[in-house]
Amino acid sequence: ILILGIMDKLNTRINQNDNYQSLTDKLRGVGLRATRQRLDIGSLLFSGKDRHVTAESLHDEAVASGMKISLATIYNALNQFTDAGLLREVLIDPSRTYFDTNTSSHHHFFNIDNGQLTDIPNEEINLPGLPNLPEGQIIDGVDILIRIKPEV
Amino acid sequence: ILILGIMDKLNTRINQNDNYQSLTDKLRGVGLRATRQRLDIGSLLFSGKDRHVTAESLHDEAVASGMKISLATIYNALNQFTDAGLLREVLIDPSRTYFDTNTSSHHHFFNIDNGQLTDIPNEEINLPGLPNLPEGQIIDGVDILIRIKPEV
DNA sequence: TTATTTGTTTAGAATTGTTCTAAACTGTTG
DNA sequence: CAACAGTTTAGAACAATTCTAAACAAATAA
Repeated sequence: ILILGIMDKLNTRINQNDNYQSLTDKLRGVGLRATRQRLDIGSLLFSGKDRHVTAESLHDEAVASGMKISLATIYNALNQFTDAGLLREVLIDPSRTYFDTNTSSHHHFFNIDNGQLTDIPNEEINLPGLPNLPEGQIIDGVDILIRIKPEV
Repeated sequence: ILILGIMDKLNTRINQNDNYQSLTDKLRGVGLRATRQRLDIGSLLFSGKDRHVTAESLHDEAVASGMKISLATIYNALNQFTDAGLLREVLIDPSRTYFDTNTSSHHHFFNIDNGQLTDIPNEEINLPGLPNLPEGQIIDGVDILIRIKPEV
């Protein structure tokens, strides 16, 4: 059992180093140190599929996966990742901040019934004829949120 | 001077009753009692032009106009007015809740430089070809926010 | 009108999401 | 491996909002 435990640890270590190499590059690429906590958080966020998280939800998930990370660190990381362009903030609900791993131009469905947020691929929506902008102003970004609910 | 003061008060009283009659109807119409506080708040919100306020900004304004109203009452009133369909909540910034006196279908410019929020008349924007909705879901509403900033 | 009921306001406490502080710790660089 | 600079953390602090329960005021009944 002791040996199994050690092998397990070793194995995890190796796998993590493995998985974390590209994450390390990603973090260094935006000028952030590749700390264990950031790598752990990154492994949850950037593992393929796009995700929408809040600080709280991500912290719960991290704790559930046995990672040792404080909530403050989650907040720090989410904000730093966002500043670095690795995440995007999404406006859904004035009481919580949502982060989206999909940083490309796209929009959202928000299910007001169960709080679920899903992406709308950019091709599926288009808004021709943008309105006249106020004098001397330019567009910084456009956010479209379509609130949906179950039919009857 | 005493007489002027009294006339002034009387005048104000008369004007207020005057102005407040339609507000009284409006409140009763949605099942709310026409209390002094609600009438005062209503007079700030529904006096012609469309407005965007936060609880804090409205409270400051009320206090500045010499109205005696607690912040809790402002919160209560804004929420009740919103539930009653007299106001709309606008998503701008996860840290504050904005209310809009324009409850008709329309969208917003948000100046990220100075925080100013302006309406986009509904005719000026259109989004043809709405995306396919998830199975069994229908649209509850659409929010479009165009973030703008000063040109260079 | 006055009395009664029911809804409203309020100060202050409580709650929630988020940021700050400063001490301990850890990547990175020389 | 030493030294520095950046990072993490617990817990305090903060800001926006809601709650509590006691005082109060509008509506209604008598």
